[in-house]
Amino acid sequence: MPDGIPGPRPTLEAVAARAGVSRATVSRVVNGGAGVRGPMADKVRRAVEELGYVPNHAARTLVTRRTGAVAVVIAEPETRIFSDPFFSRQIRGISRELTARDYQLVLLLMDGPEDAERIARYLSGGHVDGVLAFSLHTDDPLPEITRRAGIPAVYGGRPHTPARPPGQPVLFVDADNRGGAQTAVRHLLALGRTRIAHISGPADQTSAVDRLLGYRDVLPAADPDLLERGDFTPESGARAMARLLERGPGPDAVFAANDLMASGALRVLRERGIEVPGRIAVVGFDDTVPVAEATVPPLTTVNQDVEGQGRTMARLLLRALARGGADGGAPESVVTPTVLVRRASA
Amino acid sequence: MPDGIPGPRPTLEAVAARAGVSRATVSRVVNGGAGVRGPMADKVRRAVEELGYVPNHAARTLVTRRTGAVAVVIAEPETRIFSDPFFSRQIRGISRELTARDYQLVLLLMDGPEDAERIARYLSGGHVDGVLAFSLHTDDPLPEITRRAGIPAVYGGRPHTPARPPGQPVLFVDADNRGGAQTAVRHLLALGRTRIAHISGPADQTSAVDRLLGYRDVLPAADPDLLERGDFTPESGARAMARLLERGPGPDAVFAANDLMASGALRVLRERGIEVPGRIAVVGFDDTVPVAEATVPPLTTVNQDVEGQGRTMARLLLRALARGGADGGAPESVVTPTVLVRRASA
DNA sequence: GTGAAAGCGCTAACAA
DNA sequence: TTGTTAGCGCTTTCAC
Repeated sequence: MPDGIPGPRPTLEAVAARAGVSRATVSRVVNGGAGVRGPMADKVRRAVEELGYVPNHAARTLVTRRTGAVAVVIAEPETRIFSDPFFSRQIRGISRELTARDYQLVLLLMDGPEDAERIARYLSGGHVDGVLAFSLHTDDPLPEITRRAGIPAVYGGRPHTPARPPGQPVLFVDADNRGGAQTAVRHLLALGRTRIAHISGPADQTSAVDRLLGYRDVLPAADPDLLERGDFTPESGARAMARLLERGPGPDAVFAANDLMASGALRVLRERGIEVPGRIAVVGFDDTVPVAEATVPPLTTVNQDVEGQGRTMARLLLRALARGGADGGAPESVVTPTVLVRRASA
Repeated sequence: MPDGIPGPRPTLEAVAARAGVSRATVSRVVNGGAGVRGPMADKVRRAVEELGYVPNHAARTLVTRRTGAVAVVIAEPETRIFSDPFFSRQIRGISRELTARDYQLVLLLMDGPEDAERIARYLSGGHVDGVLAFSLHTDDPLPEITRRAGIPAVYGGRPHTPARPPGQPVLFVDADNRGGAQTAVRHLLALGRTRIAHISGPADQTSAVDRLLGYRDVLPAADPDLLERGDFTPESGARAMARLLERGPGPDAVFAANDLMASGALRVLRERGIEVPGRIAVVGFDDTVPVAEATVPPLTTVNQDVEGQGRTMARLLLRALARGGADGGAPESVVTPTVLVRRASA
């Protein structure tokens, strides 16, 4: 590797000349070497090595019509992505899996609904082979976009499905939100709590809905006064907690639909000198470690394997992409298990 | 837009046929329309619209040798990226800027030094026009990689420069870590504190080094017993705080090099019943909102405009890329201001 | 101002 | 098994 100016990169042609074979043979070797005799393949590989040959991706894509890239679309109206390590971890999982299969990750942040058109244009542009997407809201245009563009997609979190498209089902990977919520509430019950409140998340996110359902599964007859709605931010959690305290016989336990809201609730409890978990026990959801460990007392919460979910999403998508060869059955959506992490707040 | 099967996408050829002009003319119109008469350009634009034509990126890249993509490389040995909203926000800034200029963001997570080779191969492969990178450690191979690949790069955070390459200087965007640290310590001084400790970060990160320098600028004669080193994790902050307390006359204030370590320190202080800020005042760095607001008491800390830094990085890189046209002067590194955010811990 | 033609680097029939 | 050949869809001289 002469360290000087990068210079024009060698082409297949150059490698072929150096190895004394045809371009086609070099191409075969570079792409796995199927059907090329050993010694000849070795000659080619040596030439590749000596010249420092790297295939031109654009040229390859032009003829194969596959880009070797996957788009990760994150749609979020401001708040969450700012403060939530959630995405970082999920993306790490995705990245690991894509890298292992030599796919590239193109990150697309969708700033608002008006941004959807740009995303649609990009996805329709054939720049990527597939799409991984997060945080769908009820009216999210993305499923429709990918369907029209005929590009395979896997969603992080169960999408709303007002009308299931007739073709193939929507693929997703989701935590067992409902089961996790049940676990959380049962834990509180086992602690002897009798007035267990719930601070739920935005009604347009299925994760929030499912957690609420889990709460109701265990406590179908809960006092409606014990239910408050937040928006997944600490502030909303604090406000919800304040409202809960102002009403008649307050709760002796709170299950918040995420850790951020739980942290807000804990702050209010502290400010009012209410002992946790003595008088009121608190459980969160997500196990956002830096938050759950920073609260006072440290937060008992429901853990989900976020990185694993990311990996699973990528795996599902790649399998769907590979199904030109139609090997194996159609990929199916996955629901990943949750587990209660006991700290000190409940 | 006939909603049916996506079908083969229209090409320049198809648009040309429809508009009754040559491919060359369509190409000109699509690329800005310079040198094409109005009416003819309109005809072309109509045909583009009607056919839903989107240029094939691979074909374009093949001939122009520009990809319209920028790689964002994040190298982190595990811990930080998991728990730090820092990256999310910086990436958001980058994404905003790139999107505005129609560049794509390719995310590359570098898992370890052994991963460097893969990254090097990718960057040398001409898949991207430029590189944005973070979190360089002393022995980071990336600057060398980009230099050899002859690909423009901008770093987030001042890189170590053991030997400045002779060619163009290394471009970076960094917060004023030293100045911010000075501000933090002076604030503590103004509060009447006399034994101000510092919990510093890893010696191989320039941000940690600079913050330590800022501390020393203001307190050149500080008791060496007041200095502890952590690794930017909450646990290390807790351990450092414990050690500080065990030694002779403890501190009456602590400046931690980041919020995570500050939160660890606060936890220890709480456990030992030491009043904050009454007996010991605490200041962090970064203004990682979910952490700084979740601690008890809420953390006074030094804020840096992370998203702005991201935007600036992208802007710098794009300017460097545009300098084929050599318009304007060479881009220069940028140091962004910091500001103290007072909460309750100091 | 517009069109014709060459070619970017690669893969995939098809022949040999 | 290997080589020859024909494009993939686009930009860009170069004539007109």
